[in-house]
Amino acid sequence: MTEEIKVLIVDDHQLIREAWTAILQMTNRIKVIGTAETAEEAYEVCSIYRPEVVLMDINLKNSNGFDATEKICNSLPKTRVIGLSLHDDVALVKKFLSKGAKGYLSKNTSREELVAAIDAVMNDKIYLAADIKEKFINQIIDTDKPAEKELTNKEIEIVTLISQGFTSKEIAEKIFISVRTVETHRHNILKKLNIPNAALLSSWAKDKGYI
Amino acid sequence: MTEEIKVLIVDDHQLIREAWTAILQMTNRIKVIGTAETAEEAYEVCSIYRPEVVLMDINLKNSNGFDATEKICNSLPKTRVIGLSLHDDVALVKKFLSKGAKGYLSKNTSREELVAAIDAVMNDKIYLAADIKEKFINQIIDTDKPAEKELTNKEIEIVTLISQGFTSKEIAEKIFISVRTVETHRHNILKKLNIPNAALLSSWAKDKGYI
DNA sequence: AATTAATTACGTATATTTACTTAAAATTTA
DNA sequence: TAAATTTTAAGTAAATATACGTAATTAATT
Repeated sequence: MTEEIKVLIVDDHQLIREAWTAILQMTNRIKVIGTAETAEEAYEVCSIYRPEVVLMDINLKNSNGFDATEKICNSLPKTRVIGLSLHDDVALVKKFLSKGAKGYLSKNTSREELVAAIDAVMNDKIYLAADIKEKFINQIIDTDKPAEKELTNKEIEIVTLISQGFTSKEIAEKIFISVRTVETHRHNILKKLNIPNAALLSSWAKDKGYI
Repeated sequence: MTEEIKVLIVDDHQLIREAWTAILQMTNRIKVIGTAETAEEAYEVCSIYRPEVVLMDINLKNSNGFDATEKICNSLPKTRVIGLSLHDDVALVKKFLSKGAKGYLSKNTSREELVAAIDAVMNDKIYLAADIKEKFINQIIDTDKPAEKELTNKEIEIVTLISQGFTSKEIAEKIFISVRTVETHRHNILKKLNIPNAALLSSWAKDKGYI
């Protein structure tokens, strides 16, 4: 009989935290040692209780799962973080993995798959949900469509402000740069993502968890 | 000892369905008789198994929780539907209740509150989550700010298309009305909601579950 | 039958966004 | 240090969105 696997659950919704705890506790080998709702809290709990696996949602209060993942993986490399989100998007997954995550699950996965993912990362394997894997492969096959380009930090900052309804002029005043610069960023962002206008950009940013 | 309360869970994410089932099964008085992921499936299960309580998420595949709630409440008035969503927004709650729902919970509620809500609606009471109740009261007190106006069906249709990145011209062609009419709707929508532009409108629509 | 609300549409004017190019300064990476 | 990337900014044009006012037609409600 092996030791229990210590798991930390990070999500900003109480009901979700309780629910995931409940389904993980159904497996005896797994012990949920705690939950966290912010990035800071997640890091603190990790440094004290050293969970072996962290289930990390993308949307956190005042923060996001990427930054939390990065900090935990850098400081505590033994910790395996599994990203979890409603959005089964290839770019999101890549970002999670680039921050040091060892797995990714969409909320379309089953309890069995959740447990399988935890077992896999415990054996130092990378685990991706079946539907995500398929999307990855499709993107590789689709050589016509180039891989989605990453936005720079400034671009993300501007996307966030656009989605909040600020005009280019307002953004310029807000972050102390020229309106022309904001316009340039706007244009580059739309071109990079192949998105026609700010309205769709806004939806896109919501999906990606940028805001 | 009373009968078990029969509950149906409606959500489009498998992990969420399993998780909620798990936390409800912890209470012996409650029996999860099934789950559904679409509006049609929810209605079918209701008409066959007649659950006493339905937990209904707002976002469903190809549909939404409002329409599902309306259909169930109209056809099977004994069924108590409890709305559940990530967005703790007063307008959303009102819409759910107007469709016949008997309760509303945000995902910030605890397991205890979930059970309390089920017990309440079983006693023919309306149950609103504590944080929602507070928002309701605040809105009543805030007589300065007029209550948020409801959008008409056409307006909602157009908001959805705007959020999908279509221009007024494209929308006009798509739904066979004049560009000027689309522009009028656009203007009325922004005025009604006191929103400055399409980018923020798009974020707003996402939050409200219109898309 | 009468009233109200929703949908349709145009006029006129201004503001903002989008498209595309060029390019210097600052920063990061190799 | 050199090379590449990011951030900064401007020019010029065309397309789209926003602000208001007005108003006829249709649908829903009393």
